[in-house]
Amino acid sequence: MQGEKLLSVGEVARRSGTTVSTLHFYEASGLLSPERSSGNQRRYRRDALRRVAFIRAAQALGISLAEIAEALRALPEQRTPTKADWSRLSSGWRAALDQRIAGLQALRDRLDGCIGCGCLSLRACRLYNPDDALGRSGTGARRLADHSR
Amino acid sequence: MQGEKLLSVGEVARRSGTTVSTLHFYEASGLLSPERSSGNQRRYRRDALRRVAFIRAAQALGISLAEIAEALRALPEQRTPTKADWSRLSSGWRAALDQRIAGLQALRDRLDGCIGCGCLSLRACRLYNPDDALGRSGTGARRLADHSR
DNA sequence: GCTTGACCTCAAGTGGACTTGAGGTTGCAT
DNA sequence: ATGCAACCTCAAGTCCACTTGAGGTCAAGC
Repeated sequence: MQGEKLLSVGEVARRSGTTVSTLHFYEASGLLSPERSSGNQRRYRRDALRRVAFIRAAQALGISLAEIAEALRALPEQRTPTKADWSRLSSGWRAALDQRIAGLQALRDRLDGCIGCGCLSLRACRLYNPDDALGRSGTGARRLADHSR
Repeated sequence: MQGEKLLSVGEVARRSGTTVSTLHFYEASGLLSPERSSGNQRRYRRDALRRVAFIRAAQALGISLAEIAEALRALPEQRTPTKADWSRLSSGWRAALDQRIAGLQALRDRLDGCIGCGCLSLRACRLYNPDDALGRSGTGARRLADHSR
């Protein structure tokens, strides 16, 4: 066995929709650790593609690379992860995702309550005065809605 | 009229849950432009609090400060915005928010499809191979779920 | 064997959103 | 009048997620 064809960094970049420099960066950040060829070139196993996709997906959930790296450290680095490994991980993130969606929905509700209420000129506004901590959460989420490249 | 008591930067910071330096920064970014006292200190009208809340809310939607600034430029700077002004603005963002929620829900569905499927070891995974561009969107959304702080 | 494109490392740069610090001024209470 | 907290400006620093660049190596086709 072991007849798995390994992928070059360029191939992984192309197929995962990232760039070579991003893959270098991920490696430096401890998210990937490809083998090396005799000539010191990176050689990725196929499941690196999944790992990258997972990283991207997690980022889209608002999870930082540091957290992703931490989570991935729980996975066997050189072994194809088991179903259980994966489930544990992704169900944790599923919960985070649920929470995030709920937060946005609450925000939307508040926004709805404000649209047309002349809110900005009123004194008691739910957006203005949300009681709960809407504010600050890291550096803020950025343009998640932007699905262009 | 005009008997509106103006707020100092410290007051605005305290009441809006930001910091003085953030307010300075917002001002430098064209998001706020308070008047000045005779002694050159910032004096905010009450609705600056709403503006700040709006900025925070918009950030939570994943809108960058630059975009927020642009949107706010459509509002009269020195006048309390009208109901119509506000509605126009917030309903645009409402749409963005809907889109974002939908995106996250789709992601969640994909994630659900993957949990327990042993995905990471399979070849055809919807997360791994989402077809649509899940990837890259700005610098990525960060820890939106984190409502602590 | 030579060219060419893909690869390597390491250092520095970028952009967004702030924060920190130095050095000086204002305003309110006593 | 004076003390002191809160204010001012401007420059630089920080963190994250990358990107860019310089200078050099590797591998596959001709």
